[in-house]
Amino acid sequence: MQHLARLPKDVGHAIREERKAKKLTQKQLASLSGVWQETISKIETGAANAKLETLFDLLAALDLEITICKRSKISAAELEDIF
Amino acid sequence: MQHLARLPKDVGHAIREERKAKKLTQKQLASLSGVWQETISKIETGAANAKLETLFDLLAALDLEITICKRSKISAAELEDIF
DNA sequence: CAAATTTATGATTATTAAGTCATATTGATA
DNA sequence: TATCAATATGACTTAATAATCATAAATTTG
Repeated sequence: MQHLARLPKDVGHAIREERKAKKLTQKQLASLSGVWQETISKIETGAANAKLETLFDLLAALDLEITICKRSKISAAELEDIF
Repeated sequence: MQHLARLPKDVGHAIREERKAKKLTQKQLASLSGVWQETISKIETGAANAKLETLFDLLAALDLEITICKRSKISAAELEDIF
C-alpha cells in the first residue's frame, strides 16, 4: 500500500495503518524505533507536528520510505487510504 | 521527477532541486510558502531537522506531495537524484 | 464481565526548530 | 573586477516537540 500525504495528520494515519498491518503495538514500534509510545500515539492521532528525524525513525522501523513528487489527482487506491 | 527520501537531508535536497526546477529563489519560495528564507536555507543544506508542518508548507508551495511506501531497491531514476 | 493489554492524555523538563534581524559569503553578471 | 543578487550563518527570543513519568480511558481477550 501506498499512502499519499499532504498534511501531518496524513502521515500519522499512514504510520498507524502500516504499524497495524505489521501487527505491532505502539510499544513494540517504540522499542524498534527509539521513539516513545506516547509520542507515537500523539503522531498517529494527529496531535503532534513531528520532526522529520522522528518521522524517519518510525519509517525506518516500519521498512518504509517516502517519495516526493508532483501533486496528482487523487487515485482510487489513495482515496481508500484517506477516508 | 520523483525524489526518494530516507533522511532529513534527502528532503532538503529534493526541495532545492524542485525549487530550482521552478526557477524560484529562496526568497520567492519564502513568500509563497510563509517559511522564512533563512529556514529554507537551513533545510536545503541539511542543517535543520524541520517539522512536518514546515515541510508541507514548502511542498504545497512547490505543488508537491509525498507518498509513503515500502522501501524499495534503488532505481536508476532515484539514484540520479541521490548522487 | 473481569483482567490484562493497549492507547491516550496530562504535567514537567529539556531540547530544538522557527521567527527575526543583521551581516557575511558566495555566485552571477554588467 | 566591481556591483548586485542570492544564499548562508550567527545570535537571540519564542514556541513547540520529544522525553519522561504517571495514569486514565479504551480495547482486547480469557
